[in-house]
Amino acid sequence: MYAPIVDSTRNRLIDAAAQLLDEGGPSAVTLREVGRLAGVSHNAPYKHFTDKQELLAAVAARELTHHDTAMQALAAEHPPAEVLRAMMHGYLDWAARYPARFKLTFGPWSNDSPELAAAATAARTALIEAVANAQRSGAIPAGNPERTAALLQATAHGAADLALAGHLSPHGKGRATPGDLIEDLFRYMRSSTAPPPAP
Amino acid sequence: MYAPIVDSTRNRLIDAAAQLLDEGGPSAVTLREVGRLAGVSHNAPYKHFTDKQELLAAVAARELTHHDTAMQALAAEHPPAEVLRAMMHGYLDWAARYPARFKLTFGPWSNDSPELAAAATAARTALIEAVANAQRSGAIPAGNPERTAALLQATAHGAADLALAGHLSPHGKGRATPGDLIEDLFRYMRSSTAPPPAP
DNA sequence: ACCTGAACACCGTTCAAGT
DNA sequence: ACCTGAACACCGTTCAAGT
Repeated sequence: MYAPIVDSTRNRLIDAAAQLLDEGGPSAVTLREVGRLAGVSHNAPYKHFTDKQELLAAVAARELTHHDTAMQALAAEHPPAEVLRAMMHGYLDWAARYPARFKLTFGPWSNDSPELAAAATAARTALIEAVANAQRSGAIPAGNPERTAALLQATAHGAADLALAGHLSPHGKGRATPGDLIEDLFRYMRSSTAPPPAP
Repeated sequence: MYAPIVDSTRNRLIDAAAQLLDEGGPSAVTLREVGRLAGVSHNAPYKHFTDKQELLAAVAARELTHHDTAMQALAAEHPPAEVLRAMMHGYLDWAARYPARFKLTFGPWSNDSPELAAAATAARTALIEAVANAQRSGAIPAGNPERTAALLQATAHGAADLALAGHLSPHGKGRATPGDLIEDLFRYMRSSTAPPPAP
């Protein structure tokens, strides 16, 4: 009845890498320490991943899948017209709480790892669905949902990344949090009278 | 009549680091190779930077300053109502042409390097000025220029970063380039009837 | 003040060997 | 099939020494 725990060493290695990433940032993730933390030798990882990059890509894929699952769960917790906004703020929370994982997810591995590419596609599809639902509920105007989803994600992603880098003016009267920027975008979209991007 | 070339070894080290970054990505930037390329020993860098991070922060600061200068030059090349758009597309071009430098600029060094923080503030100030000018010219509606500048940069930044990571659906009918997303945002802003963010 | 060469601890990766 | 320990080339950083 339970799915068999296949290749649990592989999962322990991914766990260890994620833990080191959280605790000490990217430079703390060494294959030797990953092995130590997982209770295997310093090069046992090579039996499960061809190299360090592939392990990091697996961490990124798992992280993105988890995030995607969490975002989809929001659909059951919020009224239809609010789900999309909740997802956007969930994106910002993810970045703020796990900056190293967030950065890793959008690192240079994307093209090389089919696992991560699949997770990215799944997350994108879920966001597009949420956009389409928001359009049907009237929360945002109609328009090509894929393109609107891309605009929303780009703004959330950029606001989160700039905030992490400290490039989002952090004080003074112009102070804007990532959440403020997302709300501004929603406000512009809701009140727009222009023809939306063609499907 | 010429400004004296102060500390030219330091500048050669920064040049070498930037060149290695362009050619081979972050992992190609080693202090030993930087020294070799600059014609000094493998640890001469330590006489100019306390450690590798500080050298990278100097590269980032120089890069951001160059980008800022290029953006400000656009003010003379475009009609006032077009300067802001040109700057946004300039931001996207920068990221697409020099991905490694772009990523480095928004890395984890920001808080530690006063030089980089100053460059970031200068770039932000220039963008805010461009936004205020665009508002005066009627290209975009009035509103708190700092907050509008942050929204624009967040969208450009996020679109550029997602594109580099391959997370911006790259084919199909929903295909949207970073430039498309910026144009969509401008369209929403121009046609907005909502009260803009309060000053 | 700036640079050098040797040295140290560490890392990714490979390899021969074990079960 | 999975894991181990030794080994190799490389890296960041430190240090004693030179000009």
